[in-house]
Amino acid sequence: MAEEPGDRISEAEHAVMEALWARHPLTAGEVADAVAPARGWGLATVKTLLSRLVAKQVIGTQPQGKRFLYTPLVARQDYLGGESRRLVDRLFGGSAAGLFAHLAEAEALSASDLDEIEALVKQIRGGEGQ
Amino acid sequence: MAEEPGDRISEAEHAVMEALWARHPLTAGEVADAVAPARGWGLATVKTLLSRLVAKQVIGTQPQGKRFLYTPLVARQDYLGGESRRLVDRLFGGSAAGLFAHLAEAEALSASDLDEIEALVKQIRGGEGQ
DNA sequence: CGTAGTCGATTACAGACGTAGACGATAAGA
DNA sequence: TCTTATCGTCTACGTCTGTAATCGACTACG
Repeated sequence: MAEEPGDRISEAEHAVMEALWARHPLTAGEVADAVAPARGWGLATVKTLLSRLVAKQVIGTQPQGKRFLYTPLVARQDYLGGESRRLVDRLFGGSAAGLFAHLAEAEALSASDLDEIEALVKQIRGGEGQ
Repeated sequence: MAEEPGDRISEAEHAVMEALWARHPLTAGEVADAVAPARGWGLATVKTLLSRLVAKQVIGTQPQGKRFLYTPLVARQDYLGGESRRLVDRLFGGSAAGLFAHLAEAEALSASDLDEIEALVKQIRGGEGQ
């Protein structure tokens, strides 16, 4: 029961979502062309994943003749937000700064990352009102 | 290639790891006391999770009389690093700044987060020397 | 020395996931 | 109209995960 879009998107499903976020609506065949080669999947696999995503209500279908056109129902931003938050909550007690500090310590931040981040901080600080 | 701890740690298993990272070595009973109540688990569940973690070689055991003392074999820092990197790679094409930008846009950053982050950036930039 | 409690190991089982084949319906081309 | 290339759906199956019961071994109490 509970037909809400509460289900999580799995790793493999996520690859399909990326294709649809990049371009949509797409037919199953088009999605397959976009993602199957890179992952070494067969068409059947892609079709299964699309079905599951439809069941999870994260993508929608509109009939076009005998086939369907698939379109994302959740915005990529929302998905990224959910996943990021989940990680931050789970591993860093909800503190984004905690995650950041970790990335910093792990030397996972390049000089350009630092530049971008610093610029972003300033931007957020300044142009707050809105 | 040796038998590295290549297996992923699942959500439930992670809860057990947190208990061991917080304090170790611990017996199964002690781990259960630490995590079972909060998650509504029975002792049996905790014992299963410990077994799986041992199989995955992320925790080790040392016999103490008839029972075992469990100790983490992977550092929490390493785990956090791996998971963070995985997320950044998967969702933000490997760009930590991308993740940061997202958190920023999603207003998921508090003022204190910003303070901490800015301070960190400066620290990394300037006082790098060790 | 016997009995009860405890421990790790083994087994269980449903649901999610990765991966895919088979099948019936059908649109489009010959 | 007949055929064929597709489509979406259904079914399948091994693995992983969450959650746990059971069982044989052993410890400690009486």
